Amino acid sequence: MVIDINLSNLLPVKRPEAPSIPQPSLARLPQYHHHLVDLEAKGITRTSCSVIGRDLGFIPVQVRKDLQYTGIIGKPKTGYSVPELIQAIETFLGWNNINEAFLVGAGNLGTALLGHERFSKFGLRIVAAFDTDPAKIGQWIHGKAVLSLDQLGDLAQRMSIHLGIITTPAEVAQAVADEMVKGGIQAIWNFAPVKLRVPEYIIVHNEDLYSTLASLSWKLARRFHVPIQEKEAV
Amino acid sequence: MVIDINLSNLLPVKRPEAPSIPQPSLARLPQYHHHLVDLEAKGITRTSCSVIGRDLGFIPVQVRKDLQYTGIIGKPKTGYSVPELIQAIETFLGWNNINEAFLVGAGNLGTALLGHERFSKFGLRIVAAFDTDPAKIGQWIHGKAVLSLDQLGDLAQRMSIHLGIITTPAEVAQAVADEMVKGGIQAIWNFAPVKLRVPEYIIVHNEDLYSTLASLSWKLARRFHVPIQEKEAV
DNA sequence: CGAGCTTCGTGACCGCTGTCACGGAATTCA
DNA sequence: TGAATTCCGTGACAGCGGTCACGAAGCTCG
Repeated sequence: MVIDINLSNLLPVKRPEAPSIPQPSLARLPQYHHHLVDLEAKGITRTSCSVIGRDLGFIPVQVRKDLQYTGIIGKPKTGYSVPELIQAIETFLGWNNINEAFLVGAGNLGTALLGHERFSKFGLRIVAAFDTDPAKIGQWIHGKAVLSLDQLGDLAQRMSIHLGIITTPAEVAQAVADEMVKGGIQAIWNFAPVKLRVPEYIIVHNEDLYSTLASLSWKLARRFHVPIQEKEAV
Repeated sequence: MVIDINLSNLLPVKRPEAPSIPQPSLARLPQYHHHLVDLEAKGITRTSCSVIGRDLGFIPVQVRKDLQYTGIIGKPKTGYSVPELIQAIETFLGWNNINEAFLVGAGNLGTALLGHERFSKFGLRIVAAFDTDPAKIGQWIHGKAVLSLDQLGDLAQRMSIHLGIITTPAEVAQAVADEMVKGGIQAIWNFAPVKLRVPEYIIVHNEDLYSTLASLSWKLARRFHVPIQEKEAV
């Protein structure tokens, strides 16, 4: 997965909310969370950074530093309380407050996301889908109505929706983003392979499958087709 | 249970194939590619790093350094030839060689990926899907047969499939990965939110939606709910 | 034909993230 | 009760990717 480019690097100005946690740490927290939930389901009530690290493939110090951002404090020798840790991560990530979202682009990927019940555990509820295809408008997908894109701005305002998910083809993604901004949406989860131009205050995260694919195919090509000189020069 | 930590992170030893290109650069190449294809469709034959950077939100030097990894050389003042650049990126990423892949987990996400025709432009062809659900086995999804998971190892070997895609629930992802390794698959594109334990020579890329989601919800929470004490040690 | 501007190419710095190393606290066991 | 062990917490270092700055090359226009 690829997180989008953080514009804060380009702008020397400090933003109102300086990210007080490194992006990579933020990305690891859900992994810890998932693992901890598994542990809790097994009846384990305490764990330590060493154990977590061993199970997930990190070194203990890294786990410890990541967890410290959530504000939890562990006890030496015994480690952390699993339920408290889960709670701390959820609170820290804002998973206790439900974020309601609109999804635009009821294609294959959009349908998949609409049907992903697990999102509800992570504070995300997709309340409606939008599309421009008349054949899709009016349908119900996984219990969510597909509405006309025209209605997005108005509905977003009236329902105070703050999160928008874009699963459209690249060509229309920018137009959809503009519409979302007009509707007062604050954050955009973008699955289209384009760089969106939005006002600076809008939070944008790109989920670019092609980036990962590029990485994979590059490595596979190197492995099978051309070993390349790369003699490793020991 | 015997745990076998992935030592590659812990050991400073260089791995057999040292990535000669930074991961972030690799992730940006598809973006350039996509943009360049758009340009070509418009009949534009030459472009420069400055223009690309302006359109995609990067600074020119970064674009230049990224493109240099593909081996292309530009001409001062005129920039690069668009078709040559496209070709260079495709060759570099191995998109000219088709990678055939097996997909396991014919759920919502798996179905979405099976129906994503655009992958073929990036050298990826999903040739079959696998599942354990008897109701799904034997079906056809977007023109691809859904087979029983039991057949995966054997078929992968006989068809020389090198790439596996995991879109199963987290609980079974590890078992699927084991099966893939047994079948001789070399690279795994993992959409399940777990850390897979595989032999060191296997290439694994995780597409963790929850990481992105965590980032988003954290930022939204900071924006709307609690500015947080943050006073902390002032 | 030459001056100026644009763009490529590259070496050097800088900030950030991951790792190492050391100190302190709590539990256990003799 | 005290010593040993294990784990948390934190300051310091290092490697890497991103940015800056400078030099070279080629087009354009007077």
